[in-house]
Amino acid sequence: MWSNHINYHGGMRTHQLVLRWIESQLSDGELTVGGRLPAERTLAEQLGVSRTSVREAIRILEAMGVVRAGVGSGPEAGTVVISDPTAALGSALRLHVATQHLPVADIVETRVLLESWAAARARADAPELEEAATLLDEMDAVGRGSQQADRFLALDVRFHLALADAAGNAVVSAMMGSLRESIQGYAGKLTANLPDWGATASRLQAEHRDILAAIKMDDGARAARLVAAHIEGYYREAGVRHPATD
Amino acid sequence: MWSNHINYHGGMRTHQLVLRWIESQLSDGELTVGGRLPAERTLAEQLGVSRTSVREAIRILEAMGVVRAGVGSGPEAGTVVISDPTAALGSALRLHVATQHLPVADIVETRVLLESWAAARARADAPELEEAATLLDEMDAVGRGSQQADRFLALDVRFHLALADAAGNAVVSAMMGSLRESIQGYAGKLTANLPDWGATASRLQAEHRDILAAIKMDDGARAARLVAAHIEGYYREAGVRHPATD
DNA sequence: AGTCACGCTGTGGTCTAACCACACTGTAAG
DNA sequence: CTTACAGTGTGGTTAGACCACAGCGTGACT
Repeated sequence: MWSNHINYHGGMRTHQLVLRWIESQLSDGELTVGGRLPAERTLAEQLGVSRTSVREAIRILEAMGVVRAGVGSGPEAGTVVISDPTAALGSALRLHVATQHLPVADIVETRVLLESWAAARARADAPELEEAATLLDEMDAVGRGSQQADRFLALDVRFHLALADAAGNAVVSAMMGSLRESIQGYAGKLTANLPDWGATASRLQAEHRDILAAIKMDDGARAARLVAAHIEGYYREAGVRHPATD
Repeated sequence: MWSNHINYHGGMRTHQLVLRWIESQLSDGELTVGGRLPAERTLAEQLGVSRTSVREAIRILEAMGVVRAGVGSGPEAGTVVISDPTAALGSALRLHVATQHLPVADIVETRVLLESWAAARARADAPELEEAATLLDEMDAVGRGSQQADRFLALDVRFHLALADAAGNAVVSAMMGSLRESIQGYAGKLTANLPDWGATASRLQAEHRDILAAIKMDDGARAARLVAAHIEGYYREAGVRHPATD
């Protein structure tokens, strides 16, 4: 006797069937960024599965940064295809850091690796560098009190991401962003270890300007060196602990 | 009047509440790799949410490579905590490649970057190098017919992963694996473009041995150069399109 | 006493049907 | 012409039911 269910997916779970269908629609270009998935109830009927299974698939895609679900009606509503690889990689890394199977030190090391490469690779005339310069000015405008550290760090993230974008590799940019996101809470807490946040912030700013200048002068090797020293210096000063010592 | 629901999550969707709870359990060490989550029904009751919401959260964690769900009873059953960052990053990258917002050329470039670094960083006495050597012997044993290309490539993946592991950075290893996984189907199809698979395979093997020898002689710089040439050479021969030409 | 069969139990997997909040849309009242 | 409001379609959530699966215990039979 076969399965008493009408639908048999060959051992594949139902939501995976939905996932595969959506992924094929993406590959075939039937679904593109900005496009909208059929409504959950419609899709369920089309594929002959329950709405529950459709929803599980959509949840996964949402976690992967591939779709965004919005209630109501209008342009913001429905399940629309986006492309936010950073979100996906970021939460994945964060979760695995939580399981303590991805040491923070390894993340920092990888960040240095990717970011040095990006600095060396960035084109001197990349438009992202203008944005980076603007961000530096904004960071100067932020107060130097430890209360403003979070605000400074938020701008700092955007500055470093702008540099990564200037290298023109979407994968490296996404990975950079995700690394940064995965240890964001960690980095925030580190400021408490600093003896004088104001002094550190000023030093970081000076280094930022050196890095930007090196890139604009097309001295990629120097930019890479400076970036590596910049990142490693910060974590050393703030005292990264290896998780094994907890 | 507030919400007529008893439970109010502050705008947070219910499954995110569950996710946050599980993540905090992981961070606090209450849940560790190998441990098991409470049964779905139990967890639902404990957190005061429906089983559906619990399941949506678990689906996400499963997609992230943080848990594995198994039916039945016994040691293989239940939802157990694992740690497979590669799976998460891999499917995320694959999906975004499907949306055509992550050019394959960028993935290859990133792979070269990470893999050169790993080759330069690998310790000459790393135990993973022994496994790598064994894999090379197995690859020699594989026939050179184009039918065996998939088998050869499967071993090739493991060889490159072994090299990455020898560098001792879990994040880089995971990213490497995920990059390779995300374009696995792509790489397989590329073999059809090659004029003579047997000749290419033999050349790849020669390069593999050169790389391994360089690492064992602690000549990291040379190993990095060889790895970069090895990867770029293969994709050039098989004909990857540069994204800028699209 | 030993062995085998079978039902019990607890697990995740799936489905149905209902209700909610939300945001736009059209229409009717002013 | 403007405004108020019911209608409609979206995702969000829940309760309850049933399924297949795998191990475990108990009973019957040898």
